Amino acid sequence: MASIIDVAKKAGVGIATVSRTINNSGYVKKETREKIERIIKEVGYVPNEIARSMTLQKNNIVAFILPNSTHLFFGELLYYVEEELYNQGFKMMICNSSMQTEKDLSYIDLLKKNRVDAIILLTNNDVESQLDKRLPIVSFDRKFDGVPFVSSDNHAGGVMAAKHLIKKGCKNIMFIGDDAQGLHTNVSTEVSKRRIGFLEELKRNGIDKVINIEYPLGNYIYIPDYVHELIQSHPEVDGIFCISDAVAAEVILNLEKNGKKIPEDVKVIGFDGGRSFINLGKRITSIGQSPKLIAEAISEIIVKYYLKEKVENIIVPVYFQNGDTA
Amino acid sequence: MASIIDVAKKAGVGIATVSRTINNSGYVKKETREKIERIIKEVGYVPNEIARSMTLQKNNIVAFILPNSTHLFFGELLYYVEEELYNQGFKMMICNSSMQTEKDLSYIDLLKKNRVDAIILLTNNDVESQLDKRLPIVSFDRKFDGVPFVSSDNHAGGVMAAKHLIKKGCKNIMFIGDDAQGLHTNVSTEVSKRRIGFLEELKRNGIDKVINIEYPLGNYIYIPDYVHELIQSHPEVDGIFCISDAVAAEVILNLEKNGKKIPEDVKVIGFDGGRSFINLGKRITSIGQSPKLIAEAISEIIVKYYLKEKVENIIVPVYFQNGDTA
DNA sequence: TTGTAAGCGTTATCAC
DNA sequence: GTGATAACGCTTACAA
Repeated sequence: MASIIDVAKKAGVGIATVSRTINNSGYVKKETREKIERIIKEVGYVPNEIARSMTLQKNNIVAFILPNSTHLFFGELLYYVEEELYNQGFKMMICNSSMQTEKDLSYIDLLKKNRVDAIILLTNNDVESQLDKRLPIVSFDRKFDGVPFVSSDNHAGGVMAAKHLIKKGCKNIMFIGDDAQGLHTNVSTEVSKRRIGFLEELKRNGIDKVINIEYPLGNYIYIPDYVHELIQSHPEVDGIFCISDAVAAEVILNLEKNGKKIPEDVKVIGFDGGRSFINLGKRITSIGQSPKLIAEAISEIIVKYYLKEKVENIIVPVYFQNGDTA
Repeated sequence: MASIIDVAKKAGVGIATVSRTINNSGYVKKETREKIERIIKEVGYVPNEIARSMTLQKNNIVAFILPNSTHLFFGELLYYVEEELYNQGFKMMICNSSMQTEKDLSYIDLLKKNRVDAIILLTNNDVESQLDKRLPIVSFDRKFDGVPFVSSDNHAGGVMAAKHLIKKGCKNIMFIGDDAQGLHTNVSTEVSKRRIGFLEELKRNGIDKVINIEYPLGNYIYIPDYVHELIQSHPEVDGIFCISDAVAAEVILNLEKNGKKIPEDVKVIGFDGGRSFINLGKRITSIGQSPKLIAEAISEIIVKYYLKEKVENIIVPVYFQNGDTA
């Protein structure tokens, strides 16, 4: 493939002049420029970005480590982040960690070798101790010491959910979440603030007794059997806040199978919102996160890293999304 | 950041020896190796992959250009392709073209500059004329002259759908697809074979008159109003094959709104299959594509490119997925 | 076994 | 305005 040297030779100029022409930097006489541009077309020259990265010591690549692009919300997030970064002149590498700690770590290692300009980290694994804090990392929904993070306003979301259930007259309330990490790690994600905000708001309204079901994060989708049994053992419950729409969907199916009418008998609120277009049934009432706003926030931090400016955490607002289940 | 030279100096050896140690190539005396490895740890040296790409003229990056990772099937495909490529030692760059021809092209251009080792192209845009056929491209669900492609066995899928509707006793059959490209381009995707296989099998069974509704590809999700009207103007229809589950979902909602019972009055089959976990209603009966098999096929072609072996098209089998709508 | 040096394709600094 | 040339960090003949 033609290089800058070939172009220079053919045009009878030095490589520096060609470089200036390509990059629109420094002075180049008009005729020289035109000649060079003609030759570039002629030989089909395409600048080598790798060589450029080499000299400039940056490659304009950002990597996104996430558990699974199959998860609908993550897929959306991925889309918006890529779009935003593209507009800022970055390319994006995607790294599916499949929720395995070793894969998280081996990716971080790989990305170090590749000298990516920034890493977006979305993980529930216990990687804190092995994280090189000098790396330009931005974390989503998770706080690491010394690493800036972006997250939705989970606390406010929990409050919203509580307010809605109270307004609807619910008396026996339950929380269900798959963010308990106690079994094999001691990480605590920002996501747990959904529960905290929820419980606080209930308490403010005199509701102290809430049935709190938490279980360890699995694949983000399916609920372990014993949790289903726990739900059934509380027929008095008339309002449930679930930590995600995926969990809410499972819970609703369980309740309906056991003869409950949703939302008449039990109101159920989820978290995530947005659309899921292959949906023939009820729309889940939910606290919505905005993947677009989140993407903008992440991108903002990355640009600041790039410009060597000071970076700060960003909390993105959530919204109440009306549906058919509460 | 420490470079190979720093390590060499500190270890009192030449850089070639360090390089040999890192890459496990050539002879290095055991003690020398051990010393070098110690120093590497000491100074926190991480090989620079960019420099390596420079020398080796390959960077082990594969790019995936696709319309939208938000689309559930694409999100799944993305996941499996990434996983497969990771196992083969490749990193993956993701490029959302948002269905814009210019973005497709500007990405291809970008990837040329970045000297990626292969490009996976998933597009419905008319880019044929501007495609550099010397590039290592593998196309999904789309035939370009001189470019190897992977696709599901769409024709067999169409046949399966026809067989099922016939078995269920349908007499007045309709096809609905959003793959008509006539309006602004003249591309024809592999996807149109779903319709062809479907119609052929019906004809073999004496069913000649099929109501064929095709409309231009939009965002893969929503159906234009006039198509909804067309559907309503055929109340005699009792069996419908839709080109995707997304389309099927819209069609089913339309029919139910107009008082039809699914599947009692009308049987509806979609295409894509797999799971969509936030689904509280009926499961769509569908012809399933296997994102995992597709990913393996794509990866197989890429590895062949890499080894400079001859590449060939690969057709992946589909399967019938029972659901509640047919 | 090991070290020297060429080469990969750029950009940027300095003379001219 | 322009052209040598050093530098970026690595791999790999080739020599020793």
